[in-house]
Amino acid sequence: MNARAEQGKRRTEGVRTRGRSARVVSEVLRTVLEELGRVGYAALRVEDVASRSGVNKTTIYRRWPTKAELVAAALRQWTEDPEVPDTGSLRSDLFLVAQHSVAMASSPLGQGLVQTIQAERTSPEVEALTRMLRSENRRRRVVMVERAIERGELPAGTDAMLVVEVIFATIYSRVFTHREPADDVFLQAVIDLVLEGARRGGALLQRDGGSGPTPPG
Amino acid sequence: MNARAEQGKRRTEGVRTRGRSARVVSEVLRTVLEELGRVGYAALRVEDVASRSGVNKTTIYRRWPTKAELVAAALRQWTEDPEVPDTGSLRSDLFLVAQHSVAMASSPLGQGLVQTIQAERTSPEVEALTRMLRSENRRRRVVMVERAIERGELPAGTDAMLVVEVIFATIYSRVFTHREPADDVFLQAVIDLVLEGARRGGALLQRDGGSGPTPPG
DNA sequence: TTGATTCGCAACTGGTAGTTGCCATTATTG
DNA sequence: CAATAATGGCAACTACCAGTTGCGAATCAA
Repeated sequence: MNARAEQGKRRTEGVRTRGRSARVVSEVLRTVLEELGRVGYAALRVEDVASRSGVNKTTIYRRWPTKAELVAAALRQWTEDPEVPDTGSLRSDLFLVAQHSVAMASSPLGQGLVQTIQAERTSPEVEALTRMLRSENRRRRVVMVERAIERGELPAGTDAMLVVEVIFATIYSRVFTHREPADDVFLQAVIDLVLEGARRGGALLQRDGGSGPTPPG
Repeated sequence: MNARAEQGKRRTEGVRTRGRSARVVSEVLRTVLEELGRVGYAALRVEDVASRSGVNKTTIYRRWPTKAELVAAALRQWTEDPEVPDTGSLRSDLFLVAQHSVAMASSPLGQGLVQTIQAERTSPEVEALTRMLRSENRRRRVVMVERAIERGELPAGTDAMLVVEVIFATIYSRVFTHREPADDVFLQAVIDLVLEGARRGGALLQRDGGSGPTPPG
C-alpha cells in the first residue's frame, strides 16, 4: 500500500524528548483525541489534526506513519482513572464504578473511542491496546466482588468474573449499542438483579450437572 | 460533497422489476453482504462489488447513489429468522434463542454487519434499520419471558425487558466486544444467574425505596 | 414492434492518505 | 558556546477510491 505503512519506517528517532518536540507530540495527540470525540475516526483528517495543533502534516507523518498508528498512539495516552471504591457494600461499590463508567462512555470522547476501536479492529496495535485496557478494568472490578465474597456478602465459590461481566456488559450495551441513557435507576436495577441471583448461588463456579435441567439441543 | 449524495438523485426509476434488472439488484446486494463479511465496511470497495457481481460500477451508482445507501439496501434485505421457541421452560427457550443469536453473531457476516452499523451510525438510514431490527428481536424475546411469568415461572410484576436486556447484552458483548467464544456453558451460566435473580424478585417493576439501601453519591 | 428504461464503457473530477526533497530550526553533546 | 545530528516547515508530488458524465447498446414493458 504505502512505503512507510509497509515497512514501519519513521524518520523521527525519538532522541529529542524536550522543548519543541515534546510540545509537538503532546499537542498532536491531544488534538487527535479531541477530533475523535468531535467527528469520529472515519471523518478524522490528518491535515485537520496538523492545522489544529499548529504543526505541519509532514511532521505528523514522519512520527506516525499511518492514520491508524497516529490514533493508536493517542489511545495509548488515554487511560481511565484507576480508582476502586471500597465502601464496605458491594452494591454501593458497583454503583459508584458503574456511574463513573457511564459518564466516560457517554462523553463525546468515549463515543469516538468506541467507534475507533470498531473501525480499526484489524489493527493489531489498537486491538492489543483495547484488550489491555479492558482486562485492566475487569481486574479492578473483579477485586471489588472478591472482597465482597470474603466479607460474606456473596457465597464462597461465586464466579466474580461472571458477575462483573454481566453487569458491565449490560450497562455498556445500553450506552453504546442502544445509545440510550443509563440513569441511576437503570444501574440499580441491573446491579440488584445480578446481585440477587449471585446471592442465591446463581453464579457458582464449577457447576457439574444434576441440579438443573440439561441444556436442550 | 457529491451531487447525488446531496440531492438523493437516482437515475434508475425502478419501473423494470424483472429479467436483467432483477438479476442486477439481487446479485449486487448479495455480493455486498458477502463483502461486508469478508472485509468489513471500510475496506469494501464499490468497484469490487461491481466486478464480483458481474455488473458495471456505473450501474451500481445509478441505483444506489452512495456507498452508505448501497450497504443500507443490502442490510435491509437481510433479516434474521423470526422463530420463537416455546418449549414450556423459559430456561430452554432462552438457551435456544441465545444459541441462535451466537451463531449469527459469530459468523463473518454478523461481524461485518456490526462493524458497519458502528461505522455508519451517522447514516439515518442505517440507524433506523438497526433500531427496527433490534426492537423486533427484543419484542420477540420479551414474549418468551412474559409467557414464563404467566406460567408462574417468574413472579408477577417481573420486568421482562430488563431480563432480556441483561442476558442478551452479556452474550453479544462476549462475541462482539470481547471477541471471545460464547459456548453453551457460558450461555447457561448467564441465563441461570439472571433467572435466579429474577425468580427471587430481583427484577420487579416499580420498586420504590425502603427495602434496599439508597444509591450512594 | 416500438419506445422508454436500464446497462456497459471509458474517461472524467475531487478528496484525502501518504511521500519526497530541500532547507530552516533547534535540542543535545562536547 | 559551538558544532552537528535530529527534527520541523513547505510545496509539490503520487496513489487510491468515491462518485460523475455522455453516449451508444441492450432490453424490458406496452
